[in-house]
Amino acid sequence: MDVLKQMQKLALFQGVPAEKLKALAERALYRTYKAGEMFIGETDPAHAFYVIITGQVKLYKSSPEGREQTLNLLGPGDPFGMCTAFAIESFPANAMALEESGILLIPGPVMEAIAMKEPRLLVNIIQILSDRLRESMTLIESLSLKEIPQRLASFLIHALTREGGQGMNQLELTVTQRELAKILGATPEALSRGIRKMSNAGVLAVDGRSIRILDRKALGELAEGD
Amino acid sequence: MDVLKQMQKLALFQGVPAEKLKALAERALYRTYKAGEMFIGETDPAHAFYVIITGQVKLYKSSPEGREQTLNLLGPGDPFGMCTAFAIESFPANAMALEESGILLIPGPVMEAIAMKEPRLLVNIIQILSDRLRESMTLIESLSLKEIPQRLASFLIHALTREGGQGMNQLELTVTQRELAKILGATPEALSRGIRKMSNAGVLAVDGRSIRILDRKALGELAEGD
DNA sequence: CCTTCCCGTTGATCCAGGTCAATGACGCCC
DNA sequence: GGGCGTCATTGACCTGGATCAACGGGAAGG
Repeated sequence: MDVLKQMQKLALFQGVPAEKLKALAERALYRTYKAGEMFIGETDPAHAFYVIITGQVKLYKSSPEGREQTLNLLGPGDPFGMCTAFAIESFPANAMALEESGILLIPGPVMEAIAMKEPRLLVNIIQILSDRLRESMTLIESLSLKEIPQRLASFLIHALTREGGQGMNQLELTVTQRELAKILGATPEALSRGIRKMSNAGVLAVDGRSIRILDRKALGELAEGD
Repeated sequence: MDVLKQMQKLALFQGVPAEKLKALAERALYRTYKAGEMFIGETDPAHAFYVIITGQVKLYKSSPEGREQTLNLLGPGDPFGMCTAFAIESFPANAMALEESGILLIPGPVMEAIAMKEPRLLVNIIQILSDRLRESMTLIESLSLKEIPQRLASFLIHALTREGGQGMNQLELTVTQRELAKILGATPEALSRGIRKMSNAGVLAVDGRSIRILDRKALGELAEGD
């Protein structure tokens, strides 16, 4: 496990000189988490910077009655815990590994000390935070202004464009439909019905985790909430 | 209107040497917007950094049917448009002045050039973004997991602690109930009914824009969603 | 091979809250 | 002072989706 090699590949560290990375790598800790394992509760201090190397992690909030809302689905290369490293005292959500995952832990103060001398790293962080903020706004919009089929449609559009550019019309989910429901802010039942409605309308066809888009235009119109 | 004086007071510019601020101030533009005036649509490029000097601004999303969700309510000293200055192409929301407002505009490239040489400014931005991200997460949690009275309760708790610390049990809204409804992700009717329910329960008393908390403990329990 | 989960699906029921419509109370401008 | 637009409120109604319960199927583990 060559930590340094891994770090060099990440968008987070693009443009950061190798010796700075080395300083970080020396003080970083690599750990693996089993599927279903939680790293941080909402109240833990957790002054560290986490970077996912392998696997999949979700950030989520849960209600006292046990309902859950996924805030973010993170994969290899995605960092989190930026907030706590620089600013906020306690982590604002829960984090759970969805599969066996390898995570790099960089102590907050270490990260901060090095970043202060390396503006490029700070800018990278700003870009990532901006992106997250934009995603959050999209989620808020979905939850507040869209119904479930529309949310699914815009989720799919995003996933498609992120994955395979334009021509793509096939998609393999990285999570179960249950988890997808939590991302969309719905129950599994409601999602299932939404899917059914859309496949009846000839927009898409779902088989387990694989989704085929049959009518991309209709999907786009749904996503815009028309 | 001494722009430089104003800038020195802002959290955004704390710790930034005066000569850098001066360089920014020289290339900044001060403009006023009338109540109800929109600055940026979701699709405009708007590569600028905005800082509110006076007045009140909301960031929001709207649906084709005309429903609106307020993402952020911003007041004097609050910056926005961070995303576009560094990262994202188009602004991810709409912005509208709720009252007559004076805004400082710093062109994106200017801001970027100076920030690159001034890590402290970058760190300030990171802190503000982290904070916004945390607020967004709270809003997502509210929309997805809480009902309206609970949302109102947690909004009030936040507002109270932000305003007057602990002892405070009186609160003057800066916006109409209509606008508050858009912040909470509800209709004015639903909010009105929520308020009524809570005042029947003896938790608070509302008169126009002024709210008096009668049972802080009950309010806290509501906010936690118990 | 049989059991045991968990996942997706479907049906029945219920309710929070959105929508529509009407009313009264202010504040504003002519 | 009298119209007028906006705001808050209330009632009646409707619906999206949550909840509860039941069932089939595939994967994992005995």
